[in-house]
Formats: sequence, structure tokens, C-alpha cells
Amino acid sequence: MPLEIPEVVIDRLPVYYRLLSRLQADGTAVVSSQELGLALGVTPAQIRKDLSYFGRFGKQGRGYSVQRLTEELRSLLGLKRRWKVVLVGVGRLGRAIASYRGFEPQGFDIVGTYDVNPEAVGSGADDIEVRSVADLQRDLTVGPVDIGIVAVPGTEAQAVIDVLVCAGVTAILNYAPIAAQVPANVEVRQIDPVLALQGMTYHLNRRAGQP
Amino acid sequence: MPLEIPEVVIDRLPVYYRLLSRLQADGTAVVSSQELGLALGVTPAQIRKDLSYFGRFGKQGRGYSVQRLTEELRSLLGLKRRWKVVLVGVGRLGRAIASYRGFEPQGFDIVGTYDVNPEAVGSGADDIEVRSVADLQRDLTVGPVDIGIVAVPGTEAQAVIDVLVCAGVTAILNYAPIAAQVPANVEVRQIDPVLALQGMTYHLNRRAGQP
DNA sequence: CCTTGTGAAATAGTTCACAGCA
DNA sequence: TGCTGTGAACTATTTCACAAGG
Repeated sequence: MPLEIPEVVIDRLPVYYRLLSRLQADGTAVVSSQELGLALGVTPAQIRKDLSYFGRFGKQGRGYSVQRLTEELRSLLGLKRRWKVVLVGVGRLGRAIASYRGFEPQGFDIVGTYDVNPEAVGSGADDIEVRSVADLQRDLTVGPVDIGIVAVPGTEAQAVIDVLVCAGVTAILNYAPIAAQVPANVEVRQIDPVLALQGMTYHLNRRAGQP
Repeated sequence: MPLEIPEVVIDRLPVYYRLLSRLQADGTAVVSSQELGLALGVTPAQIRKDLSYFGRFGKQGRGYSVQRLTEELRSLLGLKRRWKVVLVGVGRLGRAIASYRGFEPQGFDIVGTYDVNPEAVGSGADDIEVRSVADLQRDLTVGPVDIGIVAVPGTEAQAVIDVLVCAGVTAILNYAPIAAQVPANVEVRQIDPVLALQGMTYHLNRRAGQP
């Protein structure tokens, strides 16, 4: 169990965890690295090696207890507690994020939503209270949060991220189309469908040459 | 210019392209790998090496012409043409994707939207026509598309992906929380905010130990 | 003097292959 | 027998460092 675990390994753990959760719900008791690898499209060796960074969770000749491994991953990933999240930006995208039902069951609670223009939001039947971004810094001092989700236009995103970081938020999920500048101790993950599409059109374009 | 270009390199090109586009809009004429690296949080050597897989686009002592490099990247990434996209799944998430304004300016046209339950969608003021997924296979045969965006529940996602792949779609943007099974010639990119959050909670959790 | 492009060196990550245990 | 855990081998990726050009 070395002190330096590669970031790629950490980013695969949630993928393993998600599959394990499903297997557990399906009532599967035991699973081998072979079976996991098949379902996820990765090699069994990689799964065993990844898990071996954190402990010995399997049984030789048998495989892994689904129950046990799910619990270990929950623990490793910090999913035994709930996490406080603020959402900044409540435009079209922000509203979709605010109403997404997938966060809460996984332990992520959106405890505040902010926008430069808070009154523009009470338009629908959605019952979310939106505060002004001007209040963000103060609110974070009063009630700290763990994670910030940024869904403002690219032009405003860095300023919002700066406020979050200054207020001590050390994890940011960035939907804005910019490369966020943050100190080394702050985690950032980028969600950007356009970048993903453009990575694929490279291949589509290339294939158009010799089909 | 070797024949085998690493996938990580290809996935960074859109990031470079996005920044270059902004610089061009701002009227910047020339930029060095140092400046690009600073703005993106990567090393200048990496940018030079990445670009060198595709050609020699810079001028020694000067840097890169923003105009020239933007054009080269547009060309490499296949962004000089428009791409036809279908969206499958028009629930909460699918509607947000359908109404997202960021695809069209980048050359991605959503030419069809599908749902198992097409009539449920005409609820708002949105003017999108939604067809039944039952029609998907036939429609794709009549008018092929380049890219499929999957925004259906996890339980249905693999079936939808199978239909797309069988119909010859070789690029899939998957918003469903599953590890898609596809043949080797099909590109898949996953958009999953929960996985991204869980990758960050690992670090938050760990830090809670020794702050 | 400044900055590219690039082999070579260094680092990082993956896969192999097998000892060891159930 | 079947499968894990893991050093060692291999492969991939990043960074260095410098020749060469403007």
C-alpha cells in the first residue's frame, strides 16, 4: 500500500463502485476480477492491481465478496457520509443540474444555489431558492460547503471559482468551457460535452479517409 | 509524424483549440507554448510535443500564429464540416441537452430526437419534434448520422447503444451511468458528474485525516 | 535573445506470469 | 482447480535539454 496512488487509479474506483452496487442490488454474492473486467471493458489484472493499492479484498480461488468490496469502496471514496454542494449558475444548464435526481441518492446534497440574477429563476414550478452570487462569499463563511458546481458562462467562471477557492472549497465540478486556474490543493473535474465530441470527430474525420 | 498518435494527445487538442479560438476572438496574433501552457495549466513541452505529432506549426523565436494554429486544429479535429447528431432520451436530462446552445456553433446539429414515450415531450414551449425509439433503426438507415447522444436511463442505455452501433453510428456520447459495450471501431465518451464527484470525494475524505 | 521541434532520458502506468492459498 | 496479489517486464507518456532557426 504505497503512499502515492496514481490519479488514474482513483478515477477508476467510482466506476468499479458503480458496477459493484448494481451487482449487490442484483443479489450477486461473489465476483471475480475476470467478470468485473468483462463488464467494464478493462483487463482483470488492472482491476486486481488497482484494488491492491488499498488492501487485499479478495479470496484466492473464489473472487471478491460483492458486499465486502462495495463497502470497502464506499469507505475509500468517502461515500459513508453526505457532502454539501453549492451550485453557482442557474440558467438553463444550472436548472437541469439542480433538478437532477442522481446526486442525492449518492450522498451529494445541493445546499445552496446562486446566480447573478436570482429573481429570473422563480419562473417555473421548481421550488429551489436562488440567492445572489454577491452573497456567496459570506454564505460560505457562515456555512462551509465541500464542493462547488460551476454552471455559469465561461466569462464569469474563473471569478466564481476564485470566490469558491478563497472561501475554502477544495473540490470543483466545472461545467463552464474554461480551463480553471486553481491552487494545487484544489480538485477540479471538467464536464464538457463539446470537448468530448471534438475528441471523437478527430477519429470520424480520419476514418473518412480510408473506409 | 508517426502513424500511432496517443489518445491522450488527441483528447487535448480540443482544449488547445478552445483556447486558441478565444485568443483569436480577442485579436491575439501570436502565442508561445509557454503562454498556452500557463493558461491551461500544462507544460510548454507537452504542448510542443503534442503539436509536433501533426506538423510544424510554429516559428522559432516567435511562437505560433494564432490564426494558423486555430485553422490547423480545426482541420485536424474535423471541424471544417458539420456533424449530424441524434439524441436518444428526452427526459429531464435529454431536454437540457436538446436545448443546449453550445453544440450548434461548434458544428454539431441535432437532426433527430427520440424517446420511448414521444408524446410526453410536447409539454413545454420547446419546438422539438420527438420520434419513437421504435423508429430509430429505420430512420438511421434512411438518413445516416455521425454521432449518437444517449440520455436514457441506465437500464435502457445498452439497448439504445446497440441499435445505434448496428445502424453504423461510430461515435457515442453517453450520459447514462453504464460502461457501454461497443466494438473497437466505435468511439465512446462518458459524461458522468457523479463519477467525477466521487473521484473528488476520495481526496476530500483523505484530507479530512491530516488537515 | 527567444522559442520551436525533437531525440533521449525519465516517469508513469499497464500487463504478464506465477507463487501461494482456498 | 481457480483466482488473488504482486514483483518484474513491458509499454506509454511526459519532461528534459539542446541544436537550429529567426
